[in-house]
Amino acid sequence: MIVGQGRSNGQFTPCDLCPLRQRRGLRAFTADELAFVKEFKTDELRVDAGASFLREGTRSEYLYTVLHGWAFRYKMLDDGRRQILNYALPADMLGLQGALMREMEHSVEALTPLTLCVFPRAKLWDLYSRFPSLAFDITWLAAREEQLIDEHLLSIGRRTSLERTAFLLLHLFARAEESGLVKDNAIQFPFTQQHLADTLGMSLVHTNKTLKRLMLSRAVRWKDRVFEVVDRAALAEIAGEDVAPRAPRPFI
Amino acid sequence: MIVGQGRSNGQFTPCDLCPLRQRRGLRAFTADELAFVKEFKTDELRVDAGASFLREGTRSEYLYTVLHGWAFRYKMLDDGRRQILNYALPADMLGLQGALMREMEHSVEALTPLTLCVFPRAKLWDLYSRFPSLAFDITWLAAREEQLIDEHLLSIGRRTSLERTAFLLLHLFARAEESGLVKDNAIQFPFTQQHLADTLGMSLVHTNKTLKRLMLSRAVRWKDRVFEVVDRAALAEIAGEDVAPRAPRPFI
DNA sequence: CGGGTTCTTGACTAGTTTCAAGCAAAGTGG
DNA sequence: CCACTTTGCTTGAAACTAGTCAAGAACCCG
Repeated sequence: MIVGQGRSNGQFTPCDLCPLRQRRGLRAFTADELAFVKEFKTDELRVDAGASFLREGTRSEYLYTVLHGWAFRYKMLDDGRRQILNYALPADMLGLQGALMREMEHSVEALTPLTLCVFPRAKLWDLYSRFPSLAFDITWLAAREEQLIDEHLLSIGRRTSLERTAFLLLHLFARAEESGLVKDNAIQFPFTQQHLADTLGMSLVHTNKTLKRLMLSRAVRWKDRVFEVVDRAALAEIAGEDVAPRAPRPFI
Repeated sequence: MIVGQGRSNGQFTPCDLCPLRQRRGLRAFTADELAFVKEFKTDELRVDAGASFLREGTRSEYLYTVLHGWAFRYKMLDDGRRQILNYALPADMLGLQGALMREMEHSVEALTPLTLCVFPRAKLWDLYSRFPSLAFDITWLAAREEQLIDEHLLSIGRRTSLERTAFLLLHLFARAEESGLVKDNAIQFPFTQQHLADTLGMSLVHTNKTLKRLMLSRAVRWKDRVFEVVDRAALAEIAGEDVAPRAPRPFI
């Protein structure tokens, strides 16, 4: 099966051996739920970094859960201006909007090589009628996505460029931490400064200068794609607030 | 029953006589669904303009649907900077996040005198297990809310102040139109310029000047609280794109 | 070892906020 | 019924923030 720019994975990770299940902070499935999800997942997809596998204006036949890698949701204006809306990490769901509404109103691009679990939208109704608990989880995930964008909107609308930059880095770091990607307060960051600029709603040059200013504070280091939080309290101070740890979350 | 700053309504509109049901563009209920929703709605609430009936940091025991009036969702920073996230009109649902997650991460304020249908979160599980179709609708509403914020984020992050202002006015006008509040391309607009500024992520002064510039184009008029779209094509031209008409939507 | 992408920097320009002040309309209370 | 207060709107000037342009350095990949 070929979907978008991705290709079906040689491997297929069975849901009962799902590596994400090991993670703390994820709600456990009952045996029935697990059996259903195993059948709900019809494929596994690999997408190259840089490829958009969901596109604004199209309707997707599939829902995805990130199994491995980073992706980002974005929208573009006609003249090429791009706004990155949010990032997706392992256990995050993508494409729900496209499954529910007429068509996608944003696109999604792989930031790193991506592995996705593929669920056909045709079976979504089955899920809702047979597993209200899973339906609840999906709604939960949609509500959480909304929360993240709300926070982002507050940042872009009302925080200064320095606060905003500090907050974004802290936010991304905290989410990476949840995903177990952080070791010794450091992490391999897949972003270019252009990604950050398009997320922060600032120009590339100004992002670069703001980042430099932030580095001067010695709260963080970012060199050669490795990002390190040296002094989290100081970073939170600059951002204006820390990112609260999250309660356990569902995933499908 | 007293909730927040509101008070229980003397009247209680029964769901089978719901005035919103008359509106085109809303999905019809089956008899079973209607019977359930009638029982799901336990109260009707009136809130004064200016009162926040849902607050960041609290957990709400209720879900609401707007029956009459305007409200807005917002977040604030410690020092008082405010970002308005989105507006709610009749048939929009509020408080879902608070019902699903630990606590609200935004507040909601009545922009005009508001009438709300009140649903206890305790019965939400009932809805999910007995009426998958309604569960689906709730997820749909959550996904649509996300879409609106995505668009808003694109605006604030990447549109110029003039485009952004034009787009917001067009967006609000289009939604008011869907709600049947527009007559002769004109409508009673409940916003102050401060509301618009806090929505657009701009200062009050700059909002005022941008608005003035927009009026100069003669595409819109806004005087004494009455907003009128004189030349929609011209307004859409300034905004960069028109707001597409929406497909029929569910509501509860 | 090229050639492309990403990062960095300075100089200049445009956009936005802040400050300050005045005005108009609406609401309040003696 | 009329001062008086409050709220919202408007405007100009000055200060600051952010964007654009341009060019060179650093890095990465085949």
